[in-house]
Amino acid sequence: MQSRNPKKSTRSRIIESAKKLFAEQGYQKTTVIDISRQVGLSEAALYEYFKNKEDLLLTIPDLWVSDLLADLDGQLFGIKGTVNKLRKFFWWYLRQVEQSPLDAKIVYLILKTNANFMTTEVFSNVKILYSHLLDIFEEGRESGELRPNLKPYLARAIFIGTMDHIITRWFLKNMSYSLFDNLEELFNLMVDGFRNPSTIAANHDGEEANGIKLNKEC
Amino acid sequence: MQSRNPKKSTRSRIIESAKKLFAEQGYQKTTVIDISRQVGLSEAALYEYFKNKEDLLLTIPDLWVSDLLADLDGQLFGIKGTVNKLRKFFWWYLRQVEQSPLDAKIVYLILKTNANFMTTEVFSNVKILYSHLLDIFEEGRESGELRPNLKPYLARAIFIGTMDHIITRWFLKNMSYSLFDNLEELFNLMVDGFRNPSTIAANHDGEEANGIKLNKEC
DNA sequence: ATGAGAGCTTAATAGCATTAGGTTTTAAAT
DNA sequence: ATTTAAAACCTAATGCTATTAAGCTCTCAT
Repeated sequence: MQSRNPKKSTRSRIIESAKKLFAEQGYQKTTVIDISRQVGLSEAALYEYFKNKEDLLLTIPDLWVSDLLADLDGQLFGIKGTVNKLRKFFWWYLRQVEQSPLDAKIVYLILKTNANFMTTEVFSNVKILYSHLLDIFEEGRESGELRPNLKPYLARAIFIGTMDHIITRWFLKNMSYSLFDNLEELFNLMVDGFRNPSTIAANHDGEEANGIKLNKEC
Repeated sequence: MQSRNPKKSTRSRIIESAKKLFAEQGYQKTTVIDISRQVGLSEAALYEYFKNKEDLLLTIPDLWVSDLLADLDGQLFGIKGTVNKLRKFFWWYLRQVEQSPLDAKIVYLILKTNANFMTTEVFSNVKILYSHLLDIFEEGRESGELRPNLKPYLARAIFIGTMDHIITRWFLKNMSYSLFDNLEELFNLMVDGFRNPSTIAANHDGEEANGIKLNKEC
């Protein structure tokens, strides 16, 4: 879309510069002078747009997580089957991380350790994001696709824990590989434990499992 | 000045005070003056014992993780069966976290996201800790207790991810419940996906296995 | 033209980590 | 007991950083 202003607003430019610097150097090591110089302003000017440095930090991933949330419903729409929904969620989320690595890095490596994180808008949006998973797990239990005794919040702990772990690891290894390497195998290994043993076929190539199929891998 | 406890070294007292303050208030919000006042020293005195504030921070969990490492071998000694070893690891580690919450909190909420974390002694010890899991998974694959196509590092990602997640969550909820609540169920849900389908009976703590029995042998 | 507000600026202020340079305490050697 | 040197500690800088004060300079609706 074409904006009336050929130039981006000052506020946007501050956010973009801060995002890069925070993601590259970390929050503490990035100074307000660093940011203002990169934007081409005096330090004091930043305080016209943000209450303080932390306010600037928190503003950055706020929009990102809001966008995620807005996108999620549409992504899951029309997908049938709990495992298929879980797969979609997994791939979709990792794709978002790979496409917005700066935002994601700030969320994963800076925000989560911030004492005020739990009082932010970001946090409550993340909670909503995660609550979708609870619904999916519950639905799968009721439909019989997942184990009848599966507790949704336990399955969610495994699901999110695994996702967070591979994302954090990816950042700590400087994003030197693709998040999608071996993802299919990882997903199946994780989700197979959730499946209803009455209907499961130990199926690791992504095909839909219909009926009972005993699989010997010898 | 006042007579101090001659038994504890000044260095130890600095570490103890800093540990409490860092865990309570976070790293950034704890000042060197805070620490030195709590110990009963001037700020400058701290620099006789530590290179700088970050050095002090990194020193704190170093001993803890070293102790963990020293304890682990003995804990796993004599345990037969891969799942039993995994269970022991799980319970042992969470117990250590519950018993040393200050150290663990510093590792989980401050250190792991620190840019320098990967260059620390703590990090290399954590890596050794995690490498034990790789061995356990590999052994389980070879013995046939786990799936023959299980990739140890994928199973480890799920295992550690899940552990880290419930620990982090516990800290963010101010340790207001026991880490061991529902732990048995969580463990089984996670590990069942790793088991070899040829030998598994979906058996959850006393629950009857479901109707379908998978194959015995090839 | 005017005056009010948006968008900046320079220059102060206060807090912090860290260091310089010195004094006191300790303990061993004389 | 005195000397001596290192260890342990102190007060007082230093320099960096976030934040604020106070004011300048355009723009533009009236």
